[in-house]
Amino acid sequence: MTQAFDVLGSPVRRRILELLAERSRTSGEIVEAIQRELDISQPGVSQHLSVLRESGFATSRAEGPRRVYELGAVPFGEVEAWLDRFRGAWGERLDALATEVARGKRERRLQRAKEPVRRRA
Amino acid sequence: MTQAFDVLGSPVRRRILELLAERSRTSGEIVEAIQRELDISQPGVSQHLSVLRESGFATSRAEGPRRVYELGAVPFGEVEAWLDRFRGAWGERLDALATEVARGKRERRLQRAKEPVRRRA
DNA sequence: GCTTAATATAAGCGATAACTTATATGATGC
DNA sequence: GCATCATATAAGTTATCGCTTATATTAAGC
Repeated sequence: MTQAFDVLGSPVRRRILELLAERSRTSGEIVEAIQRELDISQPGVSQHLSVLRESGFATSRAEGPRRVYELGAVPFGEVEAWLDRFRGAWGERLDALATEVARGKRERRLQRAKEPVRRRA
Repeated sequence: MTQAFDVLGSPVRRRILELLAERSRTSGEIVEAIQRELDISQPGVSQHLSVLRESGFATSRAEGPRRVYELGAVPFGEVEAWLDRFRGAWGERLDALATEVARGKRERRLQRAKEPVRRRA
């Protein structure tokens, strides 16, 4: 569990996860995007991918000479589990407006399902 | 938001947040606990508290000569919001067993309230 | 089997974060 | 106002992390 947050501590890795949340991608596609956005070399990106693989945030399979990456669920579950104790704490002693904002957004997203293009944050 | 994950990247800070999730504590109480568990000096702990304050994960008020710390909700909400996009991704392309474990646990906790002792996994 | 393409690993280096010790600040009690 | 307790800040050092360049690995196509 400790691991999971260490992995999410890097903005580059978070960005890669965002890309993978949209769809699976090859190493090359990820390298291209990260290089464009954050100007990091191919080996630099590859090292981050390695961290994501080893921590379970991403899995990879060979497809010809390329490697296709996709999201792994387990560590996200661990993060959720850790956050659980704070959800309790909010209810007890905070009005937790920020939480409700976040949860409201989640609920809403489930309800729409098909909407026009999503802008990046 | 980037900030929030940087803050959670430290195991010491995560431990402090766990302590604060149980109840509000004075700086001294936190120092004592962290010193015992992780062998870190008073200034070391104080610096972590400073990070938690500045990021909004904790707030502090003076109470006589001591400072009482308690949890702040906002950054947790930001973390939730970021995680939202991955909840969607799980539904789309993963069976997400780990997620369901985590969510199931949360739901179940709300429903039981009084049950025999639960064994740890 | 050699070349090329796609990706990963190795080695080294610089920045940053997380400690330490020493000291300042600020409230309390006499 | 001075001593004391509780906490924070300052300054300096070390370890870790995230990058870079260089090179190894693996698959495909000819």
